[in-house]
Amino acid sequence: MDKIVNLAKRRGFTFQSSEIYGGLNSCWDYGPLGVELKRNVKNAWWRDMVQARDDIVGIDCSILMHPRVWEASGHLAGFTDPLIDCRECKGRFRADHIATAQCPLKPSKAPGQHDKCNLTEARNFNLMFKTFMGPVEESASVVYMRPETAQGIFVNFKNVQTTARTKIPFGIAQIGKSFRNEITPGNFLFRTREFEQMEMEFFVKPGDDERWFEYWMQARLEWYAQLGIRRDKLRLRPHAADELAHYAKGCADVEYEFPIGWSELEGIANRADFDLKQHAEHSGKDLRFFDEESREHFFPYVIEPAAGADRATLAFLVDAYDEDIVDGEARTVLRLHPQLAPIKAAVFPLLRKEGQPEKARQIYDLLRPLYAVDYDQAGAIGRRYRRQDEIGTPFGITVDHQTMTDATVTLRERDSMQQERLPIDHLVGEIAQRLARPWSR
RNA sequence: GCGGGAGUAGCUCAGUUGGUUAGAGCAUCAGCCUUCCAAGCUGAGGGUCGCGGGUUCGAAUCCCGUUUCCCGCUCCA
Repeated sequence: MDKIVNLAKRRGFTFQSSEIYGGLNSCWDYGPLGVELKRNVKNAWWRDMVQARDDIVGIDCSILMHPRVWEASGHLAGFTDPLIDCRECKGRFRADHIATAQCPLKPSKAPGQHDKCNLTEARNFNLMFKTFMGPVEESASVVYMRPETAQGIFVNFKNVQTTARTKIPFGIAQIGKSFRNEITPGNFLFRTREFEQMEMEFFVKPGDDERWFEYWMQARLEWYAQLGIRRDKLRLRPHAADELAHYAKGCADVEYEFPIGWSELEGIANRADFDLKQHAEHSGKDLRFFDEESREHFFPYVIEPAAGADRATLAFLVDAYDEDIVDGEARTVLRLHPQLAPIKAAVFPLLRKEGQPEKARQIYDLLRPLYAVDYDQAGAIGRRYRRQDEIGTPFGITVDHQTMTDATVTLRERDSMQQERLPIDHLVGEIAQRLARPWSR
């Protein structure tokens, strides 16, 4: 993991937030390469979730929502954990679990049950960020930063369903920032207090929910694999009944084996009709769906694949990291799926003479409107290939002496290190074709 | 939030019991040299030693506070 963080910092994938002021806990900024990578991840999600399907539409909701949304969703009540610390054994316990918890010093007893215990008062840890709407800081103007993007979808269910003229089963997808005051953030991008979610709520007929739950579990696992994550590093983990959230009827995580161990990339939850019912009740609006066939009104059930864009980006980065030994030298390569690579191709003049730099610039200008491309004339050619390997650029294009007479260039591939000669005229088509083909490590 | 460890250039580190303008390698930049897989040559830029106080004639070095990162615990919709 250290190597990843190091590379990310060194090559401008990520920086610590407000670094010149000493940094801000758990907050990270994406640099020039990181923003491309993350954008590619989000674009791939949107393309596969929305664009390529006829049963899912998109939405983009505001981060601030009416406070009553969070009453209805259960977050205002359920997002607060009263916690008790023991000053002696350093244990921390949820106040409502204290009777059944074990004291670390004396596991046969509950915390507080023997003379060594020195418990604090229960303190509330509200996981929602609170702020004020308008210039006056008074309780009437308190609003919350959303802790999940899902609620924006639920409260817009009727708006979307009627305007987009969708019929069940259908989904609404959203990518956006969420905020949670996690007690313990950490592990680089893995758990941050501000993070970006890629969520989709899929509304189905009650009774069809189990089938769709299975479908989305498999589909989401497959998504990561298609984008190049090694299958042996991916798994599905169904939640036990006692770890289910207050809204969930069933849940499974897509997990990736990070250097820190197996950790959640995405949760697929069967939220049943919890949310729509809650909002119908609290708002007084009828949020039921009318089914033309059966001529009946009902609350759809909801299957929710909820992914973390930052976690996904981290997983792609981690999984891509590779070190080859070539002639006794380590060669760092990011084996990113070409579609995710921040830079698709780099153009090099072999030598800085004979007009090679100018010719290379022309090719660079030709490709730039179409793809994120780079130009580099500094140092030996092998060194420039290595620089690009390290950030995952799939293609290198080299202009040489021969280019000046026959208008061909060398196309070099990151993965195979193979080189081939191509006419400049074929470059655009060739790159498009190679970016589109299936890829795996 | 608790306990432990750490913070010197972009990176990896050195810096002798506190003592002159804080060093190295790599990286970066400008040239040179090179006809396809890095680290040849010349030169340059870059650090108020995490931040803020204090002790001292003098602090990267000692003391206090604070912040960030890492590990463990706790928590995690």
